[in-house]
Amino acid sequence: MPTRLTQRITIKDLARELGMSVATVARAFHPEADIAAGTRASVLRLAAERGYQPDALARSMITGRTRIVGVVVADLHNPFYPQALALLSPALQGAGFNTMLVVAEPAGAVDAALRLLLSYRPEYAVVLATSLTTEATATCAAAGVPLLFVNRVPDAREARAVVCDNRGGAAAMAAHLIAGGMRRPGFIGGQENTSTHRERREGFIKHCAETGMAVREEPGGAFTYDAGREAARRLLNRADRPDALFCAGDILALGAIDAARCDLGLRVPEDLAVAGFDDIPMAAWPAHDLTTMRQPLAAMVEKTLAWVLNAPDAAVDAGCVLRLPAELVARGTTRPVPLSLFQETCP
Amino acid sequence: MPTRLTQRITIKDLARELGMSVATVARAFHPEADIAAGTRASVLRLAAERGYQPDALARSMITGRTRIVGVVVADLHNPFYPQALALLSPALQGAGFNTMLVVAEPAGAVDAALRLLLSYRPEYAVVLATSLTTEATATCAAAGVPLLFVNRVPDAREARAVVCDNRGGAAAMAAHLIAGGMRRPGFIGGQENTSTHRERREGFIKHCAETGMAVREEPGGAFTYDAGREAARRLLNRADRPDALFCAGDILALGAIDAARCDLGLRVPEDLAVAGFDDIPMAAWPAHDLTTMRQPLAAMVEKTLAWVLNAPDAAVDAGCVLRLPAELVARGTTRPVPLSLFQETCP
DNA sequence: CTGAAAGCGCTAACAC
DNA sequence: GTGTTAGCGCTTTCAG
Repeated sequence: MPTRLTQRITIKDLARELGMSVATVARAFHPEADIAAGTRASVLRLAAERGYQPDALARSMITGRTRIVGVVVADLHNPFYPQALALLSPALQGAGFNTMLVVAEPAGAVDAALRLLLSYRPEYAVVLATSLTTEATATCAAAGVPLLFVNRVPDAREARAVVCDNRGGAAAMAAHLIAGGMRRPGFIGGQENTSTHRERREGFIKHCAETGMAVREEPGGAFTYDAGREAARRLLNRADRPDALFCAGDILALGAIDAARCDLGLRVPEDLAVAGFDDIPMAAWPAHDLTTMRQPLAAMVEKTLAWVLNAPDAAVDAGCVLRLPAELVARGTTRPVPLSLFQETCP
Repeated sequence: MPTRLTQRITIKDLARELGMSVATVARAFHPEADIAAGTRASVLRLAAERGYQPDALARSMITGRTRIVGVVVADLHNPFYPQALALLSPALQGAGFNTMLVVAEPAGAVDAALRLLLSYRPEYAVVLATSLTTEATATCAAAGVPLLFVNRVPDAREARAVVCDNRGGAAAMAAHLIAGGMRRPGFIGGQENTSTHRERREGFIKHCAETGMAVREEPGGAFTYDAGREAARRLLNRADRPDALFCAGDILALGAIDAARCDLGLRVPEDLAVAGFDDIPMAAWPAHDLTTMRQPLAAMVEKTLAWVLNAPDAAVDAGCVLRLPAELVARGTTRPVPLSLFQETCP
């Protein structure tokens, strides 16, 4: 059995067989190169026949363009991220870029994995995650790899990000809940060192405060179903139980609903309204039918791709955070009108 | 602003600054190389200081080892796959391999994406999907890249695969449903050109037949929530409605349950028992509390990693399909005992 | 339009 | 132990 790379057919083989120079053969693979149509045709024909394809590694070494985009994703267990990846990766592929994936797990291994990734000289790095150590950010910077955060506002001033309007979205949700008769707002948080957590929390609390309502808070600590369920259990057992709950993410909200219904025997939305953020697919399933703020995922991916495609000098105008609006999706876990009217209308 | 790769610090820079040859500097990065401890130390110190890291591309060209594993995943919308990826990718990272991801979407672009991937000379390719065109398989073979299928039995004889015992699992589920009083079994299928669909279907139907029961079938056509829901709607509206339903995947089963409950007003499991396959996280949520066959995901990933780590000559003993047993997880959508007893026991 | 030559950053014999 | 010499497979001047 031959060793792996050695045995592949190379440009030299083609050149020898065709009686041409390697340079000529190489030109056949570059649409803009000066080469006779007939020459190109015969090269391509033989290449197809032999299954030859230029070696991306060798090419990258010279051109300096690897056509690799590093994608760092933190939490594939939160359905939001697979959904994002399912859009982003094909989009990159369509543009001729390969996705080199780093799953930020276990936490301690992220930096090693990132270094490994960077040794392949990705042209860009996309962090698809609510959090990432600032150390990792520095690692990319040191390697000279432009970095884009998606769904996260970085701490560092120089970084770029595509996010949705978390504060505005949370405020809109507060308004929606208030319109539905909310008197005692509750909030369940996610992982606390994340911009999504902070901004959604602030937006919600601020809007409630402006309406004269204090928010009962309960930390979830992570964006997981279990965290939401446990936090809700704690929060709903308090004496001053909220009558409406905003959760920092859908996955938390789904857990919270189940806590309310299954663990505490509450009715949703009659006894407790619940709202989330993201609009993951499960939110739309009738079992939960969760009211949520939809993240503009398609637009976010589009912007990310645009950044990759024409950002030869993105570093120049760095420090820009692009905010896209979120969209309220009112479903069955919140009351469109105050409870008194609601109970008459929807028995 | 400098162009990307050109400006990086290279081994030459270090050599010049240290007054050594490049060979010596290079040796410092190879633990097994003959080099004085002091020399190595000063090289590594300067490297750390300058942020130097050997270029993986250049290294790969010579060694023939790219340390890249190509991972092709078909359907990130089915939560089973993110779950698998969340285990596999960190495992590869831990072993010093990078994951190059191809999302098989849109279908027409898969082959181009795969070619792009192969041009980076991955040492191995893992197909994490129920289906992939045989053309893609051939493409890998032509490129001399060893291929492993996970959760799919390939058509080609030469290929290797790690799967779970779909037939046995489906049969076990049939037995479980029969023990719960099933008289009129129903089956909802997934994407039909997949081994998971075929094997689960066969295992179920065969076991039912052996007990003298014919199975009411309804094609889903895909492994999605909507497909399950729609297929269930069709199936449950038939005159001869099943009293128990086995679905080729959890994601189908969740849709089927919602069809039964929300669209047709049936009780699960009293009027209709439902079972799935995979044990995705949502299956355990109380809203559905789905009985299912758990895929041995951790073991499957472990086997995959083992294949990558010591398969220098995997091609030699190819054609091997490794089957791991699935585990029955009995939850609330099936009856542990016949309905008559069940209704007494669990009012 | 085509060929010759140089070299990307690194490793791998082989000398010393 | 360390330096020298060849390349890996390809692109890219620069001649012709």
